[in-house]
Formats: sequence, structure tokens, C-alpha cells
Amino acid sequence: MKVSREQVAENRQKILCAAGRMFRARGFDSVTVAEIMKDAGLTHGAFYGYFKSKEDLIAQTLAHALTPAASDVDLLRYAAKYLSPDHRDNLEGGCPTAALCAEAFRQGPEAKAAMTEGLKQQIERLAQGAPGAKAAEKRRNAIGSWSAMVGAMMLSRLSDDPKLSEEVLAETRNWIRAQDKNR
Amino acid sequence: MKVSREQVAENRQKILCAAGRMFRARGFDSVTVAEIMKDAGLTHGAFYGYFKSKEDLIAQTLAHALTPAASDVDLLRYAAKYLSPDHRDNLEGGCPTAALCAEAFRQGPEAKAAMTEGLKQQIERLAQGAPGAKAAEKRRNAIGSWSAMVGAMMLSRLSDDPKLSEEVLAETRNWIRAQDKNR
DNA sequence: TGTACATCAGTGAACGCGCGTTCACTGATGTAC
DNA sequence: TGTACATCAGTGAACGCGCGTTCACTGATGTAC
Repeated sequence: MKVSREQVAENRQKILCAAGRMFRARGFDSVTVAEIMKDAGLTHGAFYGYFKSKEDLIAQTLAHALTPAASDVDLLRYAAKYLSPDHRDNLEGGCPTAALCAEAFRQGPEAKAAMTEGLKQQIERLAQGAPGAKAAEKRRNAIGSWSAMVGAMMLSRLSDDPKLSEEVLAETRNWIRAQDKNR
Repeated sequence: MKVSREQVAENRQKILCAAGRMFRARGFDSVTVAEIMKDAGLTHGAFYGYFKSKEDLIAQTLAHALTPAASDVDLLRYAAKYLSPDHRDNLEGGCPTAALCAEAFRQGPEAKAAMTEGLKQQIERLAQGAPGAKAAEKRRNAIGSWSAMVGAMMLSRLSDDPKLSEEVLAETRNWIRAQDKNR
């Protein structure tokens, strides 16, 4: 049965949000179109009214999930929150880059384009609140810190040893802070 | 037809190497058991004489690929080589952690255990050649630098903009070097 | 050392399941009068 | 404003393909005498 235009827009958001959560938690391949649609409150047949293919959904989900929320953040405060055990354990609500980048760079060109755009925005955003006298220095700090944050999050997640996992988070936090102090 | 014991041992290595290369290049899910066996010069039926399942192969391939080659490396020299465009473009021969960690942490417990063991060894190895007066400082530098290296490699790979990709590599290299100088 | 036989690595056809995708149909929406 | 009809979002059965896994069979290996 046909539904109202507002309902259609709402359903689209629901699908993108469900896909965002499930992809982050379980990766692109192991989540099925039918599961996503069920989570969004629809049946799988309706999917192709919204998206051209699963690949299309992946690209659009990435673009949707990577649109930044708040702006002007302090880099060190951001890093402290990012590199927390809470964030590590919150796969489905956490950073899409850390959850999906290894799979994303093997996806189609649209998905890569969305990731690239997200990366650009994130670097610019972090550079605003980064330490450093000149703009180039701020940008370098943003890039280095962001690499360390994403890397540390992934390493801490793959460790089955909780102590090592915490150590990676804590020492990377300290390391980024030390970098800052020395300037 | 039966083959000799040496042939069996050799075939096993061939399968593990082929799997290592193909998994790094294309991820776990999109590589099929049949493809790996073909690359190793066998047919898919022989697979289950060597491994219990595809999941088993994944865990053993990770353990195989993560056994470190050389020891006592200088951290800065290592970082310079690691963060090069050559390494970025050499997915199938490059670092297994950067290529597979996002997928690995969603795999079974054996795969995670192999990754954790590899991470421990890598941190200890890098700590030996890391700057710092005390052991704790060396270890912190190893962890922070390794996080930054892995993160930067993944970010540079997902960028479809070559300039941004090079910038991430170069600036993370500079950032790690700056961290060193300030001690 | 040579022969006879048991073992077992490898082959390739076949199975079964799950997933992406399609499609004929339904019935609520929204437009035209 | 009310009614009649065209539109089209959603449903659920069905399709087809690919992949992991199994299995009966083959024939070289390696052991026992």
C-alpha cells in the first residue's frame, strides 16, 4: 500500500540509520538487505524503491554517517573522549571511520568518494582546535592525531587481552598529549 | 592421488601464502576457498584435508602472516618505510594489520587471538628501537607511533584524492619525527 | 632389494543454503473534476 | 467540499547465482613381508 510523502522521507532516514548501525557493528558483507529493512520496519521488497543496489546503500550510508555533528572541537578533549573504553565498546554508535575504513577502501568509487570527503572535513575540523602557531602546524597536528586515534581505536578493538587494549588507548592518549606539550 | 609428505607440507605453505596475499588484497569475505586453492595449484576439494573450515583458514593465515620477520628495528626508519606510497599501493604484500584489522576484530576468537599475539610482538619489537630514556617511555613511543602508522596507512588508502593521501602519509611521518625530537 | 597391499592426498561432481534482486499484486494516497 | 480514479510505496513469493562444504572415487605413496 502506498504511504504518504513524509512517511517515505522518514523511512529513508530509518533505513540509513539502521544500515549505519548494523554496518558499523558487523561490517558490510555480513549484514543483509532483508535484515536492514526489517530493522527499519519494512520488508525487503521495498528496498529497491529507495536504493539502486546494496552497493548504492553502502555509499549513501557512509555519506550519511560521516556528516559531522558539532564543529570547533578542542583536539585534546576530543582525543580523550575518542580514545575511551566506552567508545571502543560502542561499535554501532561509534566512529564510522574506525569501524569501516578497512572495508570501505575496497568498496566502489562512490563509497570511497564519501569516505574521502568525510576525511577532509574531519581534518579541517580538528585543525581548528589543534595546537600550533601556524596553520600548517595545526593541520599537521590534526592529521597526526587523527591517524593515531583511528589506529589506536582499531588496535584496541582487535585485542582480546583487556589490559593490552586499555594500554593502547591510554598510552596513545598520553602520546598525543605529550606531542602537544612539547610545542 | 596421494602425494608425498614433503609435498603436503609444501602445499600447506602455498595455501597459507596464497590466502595471505588474497585476503590482504580483497578482504576475507570476497575471496573464495576455491580461488585460494586454485592459486595454490590445487582443486577446492583438497581444502578440507588441510583446514577445518574457512574460519579456521582465516585464523591460521593471520597467525602465519603476523610472524615478524626481522628484529631490532629503528622506529623512525621503520616509520619512514612504512608510511611510503609504495607500501600504501602494495596491499597484498604489505602490513596485514593495516589491511585486515577492521575485519579481523569481527572474526572468531582464534583469529582475534592471533591478532593480539601479533600486536604484542610488534609493540615489543618497536619499543626496542624507540626513542626514550626509560623502558616505559620507549613503550609509549612504540604504541603511539604504531597507532599512528596503522591509522595513517588506512586513511591514506581510503582517500581517492592522491594529494590528500600523500599528505596524510607525509604529515604523519613528520609528526612522528617531531615527537621524537622533542624528547 | 623386490613385491603386494593398505593408506590417504587429491579430484570434481553434487548439495544445500543464503543472499541480492525481481515482479505481480495490493491498497492507501493524492489529484482532477 | 466531495467523489472517482490514477499513482505508486509496500508486500511476499520466487528466482538464480555463488559459495562453503561433502563425498565417492582415483591412483601415487609408503609400509610390511
